[in-house]
Amino acid sequence: MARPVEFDRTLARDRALLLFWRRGYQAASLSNLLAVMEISRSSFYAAFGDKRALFLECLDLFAERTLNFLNGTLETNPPLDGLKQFFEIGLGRMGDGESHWGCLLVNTSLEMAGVDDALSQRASAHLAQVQAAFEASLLTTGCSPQKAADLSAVLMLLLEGLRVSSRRALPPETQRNQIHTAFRIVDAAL
Amino acid sequence: MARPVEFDRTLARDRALLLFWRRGYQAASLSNLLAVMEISRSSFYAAFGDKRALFLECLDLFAERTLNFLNGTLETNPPLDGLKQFFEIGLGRMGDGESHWGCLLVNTSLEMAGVDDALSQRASAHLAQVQAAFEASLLTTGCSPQKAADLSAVLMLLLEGLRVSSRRALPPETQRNQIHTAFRIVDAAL
DNA sequence: GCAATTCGGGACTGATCGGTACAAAACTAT
DNA sequence: ATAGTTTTGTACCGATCAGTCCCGAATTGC
Repeated sequence: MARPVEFDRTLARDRALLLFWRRGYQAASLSNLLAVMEISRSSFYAAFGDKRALFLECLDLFAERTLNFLNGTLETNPPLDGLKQFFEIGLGRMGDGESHWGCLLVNTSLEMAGVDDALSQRASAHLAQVQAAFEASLLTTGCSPQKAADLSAVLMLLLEGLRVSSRRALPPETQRNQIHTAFRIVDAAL
Repeated sequence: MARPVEFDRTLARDRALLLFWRRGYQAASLSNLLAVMEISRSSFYAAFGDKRALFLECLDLFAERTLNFLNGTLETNPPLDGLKQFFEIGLGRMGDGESHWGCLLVNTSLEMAGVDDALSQRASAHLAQVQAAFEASLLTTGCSPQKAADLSAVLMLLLEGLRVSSRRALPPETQRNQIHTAFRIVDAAL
């Protein structure tokens, strides 16, 4: 017995996620958010609490999607092929959005360190989960636990480096070469 | 025939650099800057132009010092030892400042991408110079130009990853292990 | 049609942002 | 001492920040 909401909460949240991903937390002003989400101020606060709460929601969602994608490729491919596919997301055609925004987890972990440590550490914790997935996958190759731990740590370094490269908008060809070389030497170390 | 300046420009600038390094460009407000620099608003604008100009100055200075340090270690050590030393800066004792602020070039390249692309690209260009120094150093080991180019690109990935790890405040021991493992497999690839 | 209820647009809040203006203070050259 | 010059402290500026409030509009159950 009341007026129904006029916007799609999920759609609005996804649009906010893209803006946060592209501009970062601080530079995504409330006006910017309302514009891309196409909702009014009141609806925003009613549906999402406040800017920080929405960001947390987006951050967790991004992490969840990232882990889902990673686990998907790891399930349907040999471990190293799956990892390589995961590394290759986001280096698509230049200027098509998303492809040069890096990784929201890496971006946030850096941007909010020393500014809002809770946010930074949450992003960092999500990254640790990704690394744990790397490690679990390496273990299935039959290598020693020690080697799996060491290599997954290095893979995380490489991933972070790649996501930095992506946000620096290095040419996709350059990034592809980086991945190729990196996996060649990681392969040799396995 | 005039009143002399009462502050040390170099000292004030260095203090600003530390704040930018720790908090990033956007989160370092003018009030914050004036406080740590211990100068007044008027002196600030008279001596540095504006916030952005000061930041640019700090960014370039940071890059210069980074390259100087890198070239120093490369001159007085075998190439791979010199590189390893360079990778190890900033993972000192936890909580002693600087050691978990990552790298201003990496931080800026990410933070300002899509917000102030000129700043982001300038930081990125400085990083490219660092990579060029890597490549030049590798060439002195007598490896092929192709291999030097490929490996220096991967070394840059690893460096960026390490500086992310540093800002994520991963334990120094973890970072030390990452460096050790990374150089072991890079060594094998050379 | 009407009452109940919820939604949404926009005015408003106080705080803070980066930057400017100006006058008093401080120093030097004479 | 005084005139002349520059620095410095501070009041002020408009813009924007995140967040609140309220009322008209819209939609429902009856």
